[in-house]
Amino acid sequence: MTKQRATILDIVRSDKAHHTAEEIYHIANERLGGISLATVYNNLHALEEAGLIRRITAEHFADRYDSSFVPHGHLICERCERVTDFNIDGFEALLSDAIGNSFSSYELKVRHLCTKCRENA
Amino acid sequence: MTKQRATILDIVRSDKAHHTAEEIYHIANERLGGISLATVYNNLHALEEAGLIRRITAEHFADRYDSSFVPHGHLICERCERVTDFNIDGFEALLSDAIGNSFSSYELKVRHLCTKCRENA
DNA sequence: AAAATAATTTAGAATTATTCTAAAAAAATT
DNA sequence: AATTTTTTTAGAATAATTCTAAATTATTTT
Repeated sequence: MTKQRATILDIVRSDKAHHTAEEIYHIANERLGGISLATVYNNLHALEEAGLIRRITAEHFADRYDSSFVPHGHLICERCERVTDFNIDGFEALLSDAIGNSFSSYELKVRHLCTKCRENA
Repeated sequence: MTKQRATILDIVRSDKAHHTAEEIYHIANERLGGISLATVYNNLHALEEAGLIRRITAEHFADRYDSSFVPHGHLICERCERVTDFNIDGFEALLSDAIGNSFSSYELKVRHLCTKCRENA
């Protein structure tokens, strides 16, 4: 675990904003006083492979990263693209009813207008 | 509505397999005896904008297209990447309970092993 | 702790998927 | 049928990501 890798993991862990690779690069670059973009990608992959972070992918939306493995959904603001986590009790039971127990994981994204954007609308 | 556009729409509509842009290009190319890849992208966008098709995006997965606007989830096979539709009764009610009624759309993808891949496992 | 081995980082080139450009062709309108 | 608008096309351009191979850093062995 190099300082680059530790920094990247920390950035993903410490921020609920779910950054893009590019944003993580900028933050890491500042914190470390220099890092290669390739290193950021390397480590995002390494950390993903190691099961320490997860990727968030959605339609027309740059991939972001999340460090929580507690099952949850993502709310995506249609205006500012801010991502927030949400809990959906009973979802897995519902899913089992629909397709049985043979699934291994799920991705759930919901589009909305976040509070900030609703106020400024 | 040109024959290129009609062909692309037909490919997306007539096939449950949810093709990628590249696959659609190959199929359209055969059917029409020549088409430009740029035209395929142009039309996938135009059709998406027009609300005639939807895009399916997931982690580590090339975008695919779907012509159904009946709300439903997508099952993605972890081995062969085959995509199948599924219904999940009561999901929207559950979602409303969790986050209220302010959402506009959702994407739901579930990873599993499809029947074929389970047999060949 | 020094030497040897393995893993990581880096800059920049390469790749992939997609978008842009500007001219040609086709379709729609007058 | 002529004019205007839209679409198609090939190829160039772009953006995001991955690859490469040398340099650096970390880890293991001695």
